[in-house]
Amino acid sequence: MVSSVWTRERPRAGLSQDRIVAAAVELLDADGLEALSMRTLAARLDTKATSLYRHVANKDELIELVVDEVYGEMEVVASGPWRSSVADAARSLRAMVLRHPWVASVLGQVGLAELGPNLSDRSARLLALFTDGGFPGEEADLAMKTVLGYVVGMTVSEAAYVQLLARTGQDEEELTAHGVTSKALRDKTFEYGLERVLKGLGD
Amino acid sequence: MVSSVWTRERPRAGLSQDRIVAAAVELLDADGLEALSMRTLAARLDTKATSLYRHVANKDELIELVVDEVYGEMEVVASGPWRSSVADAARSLRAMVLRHPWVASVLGQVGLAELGPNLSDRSARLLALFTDGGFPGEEADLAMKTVLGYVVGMTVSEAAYVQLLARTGQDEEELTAHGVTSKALRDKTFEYGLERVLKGLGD
DNA sequence: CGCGTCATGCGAACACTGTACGCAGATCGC
DNA sequence: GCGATCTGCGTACAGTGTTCGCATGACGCG
Repeated sequence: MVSSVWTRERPRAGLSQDRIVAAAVELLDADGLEALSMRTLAARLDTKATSLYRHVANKDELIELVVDEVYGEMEVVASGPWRSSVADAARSLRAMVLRHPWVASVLGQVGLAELGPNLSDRSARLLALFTDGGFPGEEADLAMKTVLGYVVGMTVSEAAYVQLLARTGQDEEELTAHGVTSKALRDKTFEYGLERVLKGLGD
Repeated sequence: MVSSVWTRERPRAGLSQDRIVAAAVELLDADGLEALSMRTLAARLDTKATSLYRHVANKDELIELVVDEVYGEMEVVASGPWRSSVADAARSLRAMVLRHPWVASVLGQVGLAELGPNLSDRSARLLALFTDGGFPGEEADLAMKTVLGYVVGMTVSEAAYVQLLARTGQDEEELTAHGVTSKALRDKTFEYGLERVLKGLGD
């Protein structure tokens, strides 16, 4: 059969790891972690589940890829004094997790243990912020881990809460009225802690 | 049939939520999160899976119960200045998570959102440490969340790493030789960050 | 003591999961 | 043009959480 532009219809164009990972992120953002099955993911790419295994070893590897993919959204740039650069990076990481709350659910499983290219790149750049800021060799690493720890911990709790919102279908206003933390308060809480942590790291 | 001590054999003695939760913790500690299925858990209690549903609504509810159960191992006591009491509580929380690394895998799902009795008790006591330490009303809450955030984040990463160790079957020495962090270094890292965070919270 | 009510255990079944295997067809290098 | 390699997929299997209905035992009350 002649392979015209029309026979190879639009959204197929051949499976690839990139396309699979991108579709997985979409699905996770839309429906959460438990909605991600190899079959539903395949359907979205209109294929069958077993085809995915040509490009991805198994579901666990897929999840690692997906996590590293969203780590790519974390921005860490040197601009001005180390404190403000680090604070911006911290805010960017938090924003990423809140955009993709399912990340919180898998962080404990993948953790920062196996590092994909995006994560290791961001770690290196963050580390550089500290060394450039005057932290002596080994201490830069400790300082970096301290703020990463703070941001991850704080944000995991937030994301779990956001997912709870989504699951129960309530919107935030409603729960806020019942005394649960609001977005504005969570922002303030995060900023408070961040400021203190950074202050503690300064000599 | 006469119900002698021998006919109702030892480890049965009737199912109960407590017994189920205790067995689940054992199983999780021994074989990790993915080894926990309703059927394997039932087998350990020698029963069948469906019997568990008389005492537990869901697997999800079971997990909430199990998480709150281990939160009970966290010790928070007031002794001396707030800094050292808070530091001890932080160390206790970390030790608990490292004893039960699977907690890290589910923290993102349950989070600190739905709080069981143990968790809410520990939170209250921790908060009291700050208010007694002189933190004005609202700030005590912010400070508490800051150190909780730090401990959770740092520890989740550690636990993920510990689970990686267990999964790959390697012992720590071997990996350490390849440049991965050792237990001693992780202890030091945690203490460094904890100290800085507490310092940042002091005025 | 006896009878009814209720709690508990469980067998069977359902919809769904991740994944191994082997076959077909397309694609690409020579 | 031909052979090898790559890609998609149908089928199948073991395992999952959970529901439903039945049976059997314990317990309260007359």
